[in-house]
Amino acid sequence: MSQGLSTTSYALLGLLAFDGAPTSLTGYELKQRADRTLRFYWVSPAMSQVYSELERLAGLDLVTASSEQTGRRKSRRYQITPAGLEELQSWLTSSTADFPTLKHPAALRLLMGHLIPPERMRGLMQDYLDQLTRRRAELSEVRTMLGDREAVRYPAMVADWGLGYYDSETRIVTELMQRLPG
Amino acid sequence: MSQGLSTTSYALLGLLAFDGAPTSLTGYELKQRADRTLRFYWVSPAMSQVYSELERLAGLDLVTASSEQTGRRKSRRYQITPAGLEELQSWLTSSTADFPTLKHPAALRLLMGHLIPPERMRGLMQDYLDQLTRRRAELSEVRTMLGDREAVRYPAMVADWGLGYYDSETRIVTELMQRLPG
DNA sequence: TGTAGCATGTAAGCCGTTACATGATTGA
DNA sequence: TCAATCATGTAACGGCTTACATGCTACA
Repeated sequence: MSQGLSTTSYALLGLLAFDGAPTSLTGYELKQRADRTLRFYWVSPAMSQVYSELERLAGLDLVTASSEQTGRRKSRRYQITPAGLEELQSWLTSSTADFPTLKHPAALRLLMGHLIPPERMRGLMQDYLDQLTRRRAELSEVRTMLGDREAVRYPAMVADWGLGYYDSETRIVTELMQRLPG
Repeated sequence: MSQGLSTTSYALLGLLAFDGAPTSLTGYELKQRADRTLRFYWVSPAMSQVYSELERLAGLDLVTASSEQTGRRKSRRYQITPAGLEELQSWLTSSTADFPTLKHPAALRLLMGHLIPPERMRGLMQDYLDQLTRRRAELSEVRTMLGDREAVRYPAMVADWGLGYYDSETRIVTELMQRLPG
């Protein structure tokens, strides 16, 4: 029922709800999971934010926190609660999803193309193509790890979405480069 | 030289540098211009942010502000300075563009597809397709306004980029929907 | 006469980042 | 023994949004 959660909170909650049998994760592990999934479609929250979000969720009883002491080292593990799962499901079904927000520095620069020499603009676009190649390789690795297991059907679909997006960007930018003057 | 500008500051500065002969715009007009261009690739800053950014830029002498008094009504017009143009150009050429940031609520929901019934998930994807259609129509209108005038060659390229992106999203999501169970 | 749009701001607050601080464990 | 990685936080701050306040102008 708690309305005041940010989308990133729900995203982290979702990562905790990933495994069939509820697993408990440390903030550190959760961050790693975010870097393999969320990063491509949402954000990669800073470690500090992961910890503070987890504590907030714990305060709302959407996750339980258990302090462990392995040897002399303390660590906290978090696990989604039934209430947390319910909250997450009701968010998924009740709320309407906003249109995606895109912050595209390369497109922004192209918009101001008239201010710099065309060769320079071509260089910027080439940089973006290179970045795309690297990103695609990273995501492709994730996709390979997922395979075609039924359990990760949805993550695999989202990964394919991302790969399709990167391919489309590559195609579009390549075409645009041919329209640059000079 | 001033390093401390945000990308949004540069974006607004860029909008002020759009016309061949430096025009002066009010905050209100600048916001409208942003809604026709920046919105699709960067952000649509809130009015309050537009005003505060403009004042900051004025403080750095990157724009000049002139107060006008039409009748009993005061309004401020802003114009880019030579220093502002130089700063903008040096940002364009010297800085490396970050990889785009995508916040994609629909993809985030698909990631957690296993938590809700497939019909519900299909509904969410259909909602996104509808949003895409509307957005595409908006951008298409902008693109039509631009035509093929040499003066707006770059904005036209960016608009085509956006249209290509929306088309690619539509294609990808349509295919993904067929992979949903049930 | 009243409502929609034009126009300009201030204040509060959230989200998220960077920088900083601290310490344990693993392995080269 | 030193560096990398694991692990957990706090503090400060920036960017951006929402809510609020104000008043004019055009027009139905």
